[in-house]
Amino acid sequence: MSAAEREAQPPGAAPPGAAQCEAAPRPTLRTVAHLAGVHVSTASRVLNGTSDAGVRSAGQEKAARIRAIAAQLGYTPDPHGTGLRTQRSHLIGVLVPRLVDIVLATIYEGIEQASATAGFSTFVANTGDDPQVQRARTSMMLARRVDALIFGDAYADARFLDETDARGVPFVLVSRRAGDYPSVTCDDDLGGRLAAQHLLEQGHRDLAVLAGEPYASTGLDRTAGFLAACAESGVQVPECRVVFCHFDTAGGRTAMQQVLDVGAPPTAVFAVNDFAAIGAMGALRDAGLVPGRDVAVVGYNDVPLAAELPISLTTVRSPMHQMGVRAVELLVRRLAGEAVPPVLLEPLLVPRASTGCA
Amino acid sequence: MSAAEREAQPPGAAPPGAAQCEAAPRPTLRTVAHLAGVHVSTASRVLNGTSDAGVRSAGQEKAARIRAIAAQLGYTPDPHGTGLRTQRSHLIGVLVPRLVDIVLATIYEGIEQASATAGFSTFVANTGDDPQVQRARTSMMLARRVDALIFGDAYADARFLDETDARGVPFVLVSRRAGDYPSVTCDDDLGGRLAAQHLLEQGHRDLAVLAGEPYASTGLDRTAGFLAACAESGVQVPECRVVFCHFDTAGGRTAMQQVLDVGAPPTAVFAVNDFAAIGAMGALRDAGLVPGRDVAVVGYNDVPLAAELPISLTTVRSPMHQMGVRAVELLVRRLAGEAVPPVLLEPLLVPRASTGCA
DNA sequence: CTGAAAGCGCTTACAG
DNA sequence: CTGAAAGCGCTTACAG
Repeated sequence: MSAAEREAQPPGAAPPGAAQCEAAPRPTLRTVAHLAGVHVSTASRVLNGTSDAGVRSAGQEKAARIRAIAAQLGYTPDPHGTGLRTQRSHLIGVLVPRLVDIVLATIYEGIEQASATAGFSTFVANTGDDPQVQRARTSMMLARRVDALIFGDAYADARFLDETDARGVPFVLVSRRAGDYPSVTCDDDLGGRLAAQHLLEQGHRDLAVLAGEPYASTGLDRTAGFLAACAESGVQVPECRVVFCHFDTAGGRTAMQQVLDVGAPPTAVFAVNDFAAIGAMGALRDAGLVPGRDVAVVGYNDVPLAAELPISLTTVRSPMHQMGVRAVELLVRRLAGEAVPPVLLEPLLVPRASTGCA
Repeated sequence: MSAAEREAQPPGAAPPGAAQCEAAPRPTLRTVAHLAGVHVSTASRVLNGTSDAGVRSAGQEKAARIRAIAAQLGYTPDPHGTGLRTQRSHLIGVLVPRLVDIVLATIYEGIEQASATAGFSTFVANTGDDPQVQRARTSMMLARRVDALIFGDAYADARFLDETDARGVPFVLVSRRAGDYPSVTCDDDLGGRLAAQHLLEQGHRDLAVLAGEPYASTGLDRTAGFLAACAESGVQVPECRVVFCHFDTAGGRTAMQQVLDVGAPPTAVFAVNDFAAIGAMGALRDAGLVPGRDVAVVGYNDVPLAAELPISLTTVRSPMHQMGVRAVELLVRRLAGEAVPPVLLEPLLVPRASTGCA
């Protein structure tokens, strides 16, 4: 640094990289009250009161002064203080199988957005569908004193939910349903039926299902709807052609491989998840079969890239973002003491090249 | 319900659906101390003291009794109380462009895991790379009294980071670098070079780059590395063949379309992001071009589905999960007052069918 | 080693 | 409408 440059440096400037100046301590309510010349309790009432006219919590000008000072100082109430006093955290815990699953990530975006609107912050944790981790993360959330939970990773067997309910923790389910607990899901049975109808209409009789995880209502319901629609049309799907799989590309690949291993390939496959469908396409490709020409493939969810694949994917669209939004709505009502009904959202079949509808 | 069934119902049982019994109030430190027959401060010292032998904070048996009772009651300290007293929340705020981007979701998994190990919980928020939202979410995090922040959405122009730094908020960057702030990134310049070398080795001279967002160091560095390696081999990429794009399939599709619109198609395309590469493949497909045969395509990151696409995608693998883990390590050291160096992790080229390496 | 006290920041009956 | 006080659950000097 030259002498001239040093000259230019304001005296007392911190070395580069260090915080510029000792950051001013965050203002507290006491600071605001003091500056406004009122008691801290008055400041609290003003700042918390509805700014609607209605009942005023302080004199006009006094209230205005308090609000102005708070705004100018950038005062935000310390949630530790508030939480300690009110025993509420305005925190919602969200458990999902995996956020790397774009389906859950999209649902979570809906949750995040709706929560912010409702005045809540959200905590999210991946559980990998592992019951041990589900327990551990739930305990962690509770230790953080969340006001409520949203489970995106419910097991169809609702044992853990029963326990959690018994502990008096309010929660709702999203994406998957279980027991009689409040939930927001896609009408997966219907979705499965739509997939079946589409394939049946195209003359397919030789079908396979990549059914997803045996503990997830999504996969179970989609598979059940699919098989029911087939049966109603007099088409039987052999048991060895209905195989459980993980909800990702690797899972779909393995399951498809398994189907191909047991005999002649089916003419059509329904994968209960888009990524499993993509994995299935990979397995078909490796077996020398062209998806959409040799074997029709239907996925589920209509994730954004489904339309962009080299062979675009026919799939059943589910309102992922909306599910998240509605789940928060449901939770807010439940927290208000309301009894809430399960919500079922509508699926929509989107035909594309993988079933010959280029 | 029959009379017999009603009989079977234990008296005072709650109606089904309601919480089974008034949940016992959470035990506090006072409860534990009372039950152990010690003062609350003693209980605090025992429960917080390192369980290592070293310095004992209480008599052997007394300490054991306190711990036993705490465990039996399932006592967990109320973070509001602790936070109020210690002025630390053990909370880390994480800002990402979008969690639906599997790259960021994977990085976040690393962050979540490493944070838990380090005794922190994490708060994530999507900012959509919108400066307004970045500000708002950062303020929200600070209002929640996070101890520190991790930015996964840094702008190369570090203005907002400068402001945040000036406020004395500790943070590190992940995925993208900016200014001289501590960061954990992939060596993106090198990654771009690897992509170029691969294409050049295959004899390609007619190249295009889908360069990502102009404000993200990832896209900028990958593009710079790619172009530098080309120039060193005497290959010039015309300006109209280097086009910015969003980091998703739609972005890649649009950008590819733009390249195709200006003249004869290039023989090879480097997309700085796998999803953009997939979108590019969609655009090529629609233009009657077969990726990997007519036009080589290279992506970046090696997301799991890259290998499973009907035409598997050649791509530069980046250590996404590891980036998250290392970012937390860096942050912890920074919180301990250490001066931390930027971390650069190694990329790896993975050749596949989209560049004719089936 | 242990207890008693103070206080972190906030809200909410309780008086006036 | 406003102030004074109590207390949410915790940790940490301070004595002893």
